Amino acid sequence: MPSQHCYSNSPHRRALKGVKVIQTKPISPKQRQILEAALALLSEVGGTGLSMRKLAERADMRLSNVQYYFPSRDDVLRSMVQLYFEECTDSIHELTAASDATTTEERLRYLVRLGLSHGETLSEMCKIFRELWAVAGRNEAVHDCLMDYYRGFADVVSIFIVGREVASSVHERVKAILIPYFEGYSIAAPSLSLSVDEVEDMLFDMIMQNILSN
Amino acid sequence: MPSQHCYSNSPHRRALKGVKVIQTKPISPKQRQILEAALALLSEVGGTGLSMRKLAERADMRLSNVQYYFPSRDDVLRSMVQLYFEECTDSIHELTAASDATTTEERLRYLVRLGLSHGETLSEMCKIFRELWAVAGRNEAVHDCLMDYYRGFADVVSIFIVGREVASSVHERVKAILIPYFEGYSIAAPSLSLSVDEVEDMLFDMIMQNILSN
DNA sequence: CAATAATTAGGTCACTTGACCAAGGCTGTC
DNA sequence: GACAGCCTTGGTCAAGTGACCTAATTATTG
Repeated sequence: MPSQHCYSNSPHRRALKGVKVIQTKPISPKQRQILEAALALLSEVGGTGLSMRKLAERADMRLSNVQYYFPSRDDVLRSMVQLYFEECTDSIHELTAASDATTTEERLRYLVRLGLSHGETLSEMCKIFRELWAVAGRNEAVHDCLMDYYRGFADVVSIFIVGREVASSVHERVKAILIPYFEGYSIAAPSLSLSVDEVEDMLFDMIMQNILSN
Repeated sequence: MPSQHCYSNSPHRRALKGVKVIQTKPISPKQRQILEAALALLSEVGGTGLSMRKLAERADMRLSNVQYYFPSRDDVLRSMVQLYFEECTDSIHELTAASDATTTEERLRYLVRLGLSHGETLSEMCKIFRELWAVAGRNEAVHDCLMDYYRGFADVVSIFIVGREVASSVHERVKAILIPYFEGYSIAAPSLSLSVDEVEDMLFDMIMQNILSN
């Protein structure tokens, strides 16, 4: 089990239900140990810098043992990406389920606050996403995974905020403003003068008045 | 001189006027050749994967020759980042100077269109920015450079759209919505259902009605 | 309990890498 | 012509790397 505290501030949760999941059997505890070490290393040394030897050391295992479970470095990387998006997906589901917001306003407010929460400090998760964006720019399989993840995340977000009975155009607009904004905010936030509370209010108002006003 | 076509679709232009520029002498043609090769390689192999030997090959020079101009790999990386942000800065200045938009609406429309233009295909520039985001998550000096770049970029954007005589709170809000959005859109755009034109209209309306309405 | 499967560990190989060194060629100055 | 400075080149070293192999140990199965 990944340390849940890594995800407690994370809005990026999304069901990879529609993704062609190559790995159909559950991963063993050792495999999980390795993949968690890989994720920790990814944010420190990047994708290319992630070596099997570094990984073995981080996972407190011998190189050969790591290679037993993942015969190639590519196997590690692929499984790591899959696991990560699966877990982000689970977390977004948990976060939306945990909310006691009832009205659309409350739900929007909750999600906006959540989505902006990683703008203040560069969390581990932000670092990992940055690495994955970079890798996705070089690797089409990872790019596809990332896009699937965003689609699922966007679905969860829009359904949570406006419910299922609203016109799909509203869903698309909510998605199209919030998803890019959350991602971009995590990058540019430290350079902005507005506080996160001010940004939250602004974004909330803009969406309420331009997208959710009937 | 860098190939200007790389930057012609790029909104990320900003003056690094306030950045402590370590390098005060002009770079030689050979140094520029090397740094351009480095940028090309960065988007292919990432920061960590960028080796001096790969660089020498890409720059059509011998390894030792590269090392003559840049004694360490760290020197290459640092100069490359500086050069890149300087040139992005120059380009945003050129793009805003080239616009014949006169009213605030026209100027906002122009900038929004420009800022969303890299959402459709993953341009070289987007790849480079992704790599730099990732490096910035691991390297504080690069992070600081990136933040300075965004501050400058944001200044150019807000001054271009609303002019200098408007209250600074308007400037801050325009910056706080557009800069993160542009960055995030370049990441998430392929996963969205709304076309870039629809997104442009939506963003334009939201800003006109919530930030620029007097 | 014996046989088999799974796991763990150490070793090896060819290759890659950053950093460093020395030598040669070219140009300009005295 | 001698010398110094700049540039280019090839070579070397130690460390690191992915992939692969073999043997020993442990766990599982019938």
